[in-house]
Amino acid sequence: MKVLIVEDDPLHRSYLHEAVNAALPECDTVIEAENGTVGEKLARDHKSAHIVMDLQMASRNGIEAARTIWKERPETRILFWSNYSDEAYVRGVSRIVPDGAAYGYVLKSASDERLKLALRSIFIESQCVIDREVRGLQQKSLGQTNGFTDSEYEILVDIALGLTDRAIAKRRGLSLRSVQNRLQQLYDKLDVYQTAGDDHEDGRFNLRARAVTVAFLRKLLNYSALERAEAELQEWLDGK
Amino acid sequence: MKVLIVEDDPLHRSYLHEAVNAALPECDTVIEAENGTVGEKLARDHKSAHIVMDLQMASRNGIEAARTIWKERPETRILFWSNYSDEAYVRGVSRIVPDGAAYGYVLKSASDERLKLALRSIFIESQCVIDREVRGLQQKSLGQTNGFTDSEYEILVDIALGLTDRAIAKRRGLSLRSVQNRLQQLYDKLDVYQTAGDDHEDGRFNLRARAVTVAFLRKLLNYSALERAEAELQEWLDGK
DNA sequence: CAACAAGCTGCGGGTTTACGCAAGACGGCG
DNA sequence: CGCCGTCTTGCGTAAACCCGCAGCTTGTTG
Repeated sequence: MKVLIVEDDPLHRSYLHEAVNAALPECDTVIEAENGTVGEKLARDHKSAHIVMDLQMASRNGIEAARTIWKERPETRILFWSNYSDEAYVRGVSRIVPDGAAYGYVLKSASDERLKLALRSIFIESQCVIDREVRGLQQKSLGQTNGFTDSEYEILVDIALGLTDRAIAKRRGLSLRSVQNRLQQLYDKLDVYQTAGDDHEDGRFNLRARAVTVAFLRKLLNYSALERAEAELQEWLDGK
Repeated sequence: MKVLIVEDDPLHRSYLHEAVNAALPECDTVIEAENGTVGEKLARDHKSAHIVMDLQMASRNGIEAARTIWKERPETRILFWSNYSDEAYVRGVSRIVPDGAAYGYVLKSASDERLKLALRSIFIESQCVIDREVRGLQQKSLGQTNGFTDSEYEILVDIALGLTDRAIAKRRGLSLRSVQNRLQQLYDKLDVYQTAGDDHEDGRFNLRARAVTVAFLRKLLNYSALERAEAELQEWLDGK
């Protein structure tokens, strides 16, 4: 059995290496990659079926890498090991995991025990292991209660990218008015409004910009999500 | 000699601990804090004059902590040890360092040697040590060439927060038109424009939102900067 | 099948933005 | 002092945005 580790930070990498050795005596080879690009390549070359992957990496982040890896070999088992449980990451991951694939999401703050357990569960037992904290987000986001639907999230990303209503309409195949409707829903859910309640104009917000900021502060968006969205946008722009 | 380490990640923390021991034999006590809040407290209690500090921490980030520490004891020597060299961090740090204080900024990707050297230079020789990569940013940002002036940066933050032109005018004591002027400067420098060059409307951007995104992608802004700005805004709003 | 909720769309109008034009205000310099 | 560049401000306009009102198309349910 071989395990591939994809992780930026040398300290974390060697920690993972040890953890894998300790948790999986049946593992005879451990390979290391220090960023997503190398990770993809090694996964391909070695046909790795067991991967531990960091999410936040400089060169090519974990979500991107995982997507292409899963595209080529959907039965690959991947354990995401991340510092954060931003909703943006969670959403990003659950959008790319293939049906029935075994995967895991464990926070770096988890104990050694927890990590080892997750390693065994996923790689040996083919079970999904999702950190409790992450799980909470996932359900809130999928169950519509208080969560954001895909269309709401989509339009959030679009205004975050700085598109006009018209451009969004064209991109998503909607009318102008529909775009604005969705925006309204979004503002509503994010609880942004003009603060115009007072007698004279006071601390007014530009709803569009404010929505993006609030989403950021709530970790609904983060750098990595923006980066991906921007790449998709460019792709779309090129394809006219 | 005492050294205080303020760092989120247990692995990095113990690595730092060792590095300090190795680099500074004259150091007899090493104290550790796992977030900014605790860091501030320990700095106060121990009157620490030598601190190594991570920037990105969950509870209270390094910049906030450093600011209050320096406010109470400006001669404190602080070495910032960070994963990133985002312009937002660099700008944030250089805005709070007191005149003539010895401080340092070293990236986590630097070699052991470099880190040890920086520790000695700052704590023993009272010299500033700024990572070359960071240095580059700093100069570009302070020297006006291609960099952003304070007023440009300020208005960038304001629209990122989602304020309207009017609100910005009030907050900064300017006329509406002046705010819009500065916005124009900003758009210019960020190189955002309507893409209206074509015959019919195509990939139009909402300049205001686009500017924020571009700034994010260029690391001119990041989560921590937003968080701080938001806190300041709330403060201002409360003070009417 | 009728009834209903949810989403799409057009119309219309009040606000906010983006930005050209031009008239002061201020500081440095020969 | 007079010239000049930078910054501020007002006026005015076209476009974009926010959003209420109302007619339509759907999928769902009793």
